[in-house]
Amino acid sequence: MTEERIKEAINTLKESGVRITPQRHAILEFLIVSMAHPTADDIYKALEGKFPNMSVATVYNNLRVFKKAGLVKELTYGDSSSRFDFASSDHYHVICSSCGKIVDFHYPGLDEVEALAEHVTGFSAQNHRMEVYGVCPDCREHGKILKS
Amino acid sequence: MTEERIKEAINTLKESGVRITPQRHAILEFLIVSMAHPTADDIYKALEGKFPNMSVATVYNNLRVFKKAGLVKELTYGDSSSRFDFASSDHYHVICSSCGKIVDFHYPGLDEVEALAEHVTGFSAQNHRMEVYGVCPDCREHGKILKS
DNA sequence: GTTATAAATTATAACTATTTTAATTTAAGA
DNA sequence: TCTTAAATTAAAATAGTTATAATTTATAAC
Repeated sequence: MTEERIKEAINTLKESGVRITPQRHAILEFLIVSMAHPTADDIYKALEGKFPNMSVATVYNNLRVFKKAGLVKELTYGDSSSRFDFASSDHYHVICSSCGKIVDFHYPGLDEVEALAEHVTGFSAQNHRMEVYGVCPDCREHGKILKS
Repeated sequence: MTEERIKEAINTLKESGVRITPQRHAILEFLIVSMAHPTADDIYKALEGKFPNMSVATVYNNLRVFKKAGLVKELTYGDSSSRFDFASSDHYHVICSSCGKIVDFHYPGLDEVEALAEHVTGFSAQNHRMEVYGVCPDCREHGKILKS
């Protein structure tokens, strides 16, 4: 399954004239298998073993290329760093306000919100984002103090 | 109406032991009357006339104080700068992906999303955010090229 | 009105995340 | 194998935000 996703993603890149370098392949694979929505620095550090000379600029450059190709979504949730998510399917996120963990959350699309937004504001709606904040079971269990 | 809001906000601040300086008052007033969801730099520049010696650090410090007091919400939408919104009532935002304009959008709360998120993920939901992206009437009219 | 004092402001240095740059390497087409 | 434009690399630069030390000031107390 992972292999198929990588192949599809690589085809998408090739079709838009992007070369497939080992670094590019490794970053993409990391994002596909990752459930943790990593930051650029997470990715950079995770690949240090396999690519000791990889530059953090390479990571950022590739994330921008993947984002532009529609393969990856950048999550900007007020953390100090952006996080990145392989765009496998439409879903939302649930974020723990204590430990920061992010989990995927499939919910029937809120398309009617876009429709009403168009009606009320005169905008042509294209897409929306939504995320739920709360406390994960682990943090609740360990009685961790909320950030806020 | 604006005067009342300022008074209420100032009372909130006084109750939490925060002093009311002219700078603090001016930043608060700017946010209450602003419909534009300004950045810290927008605020800093807008008040340059009245407060030529105001420091950008003062703006940031005060925004943090207002945020902590619950008077202001920080909008982190992937722009390179945070934007700030006086938290007058619960609402969502519609953002133009061409020119960046943000408008308020009142929609019945999506509380059932939080309920389902709790059910599906085991989190204790606290709150959520949602924003709709699209093209504003002005940009549609002038045929502006989309950012993406 | 004066005094005391801790909060706030100020100017600027520092920090962090991300982007840019110039030199070098390399993917992939011919 | 050769060519060349894309990509990587290392490090500088940028922009947004925070921290710092010196100074100012809001406000409580008198």
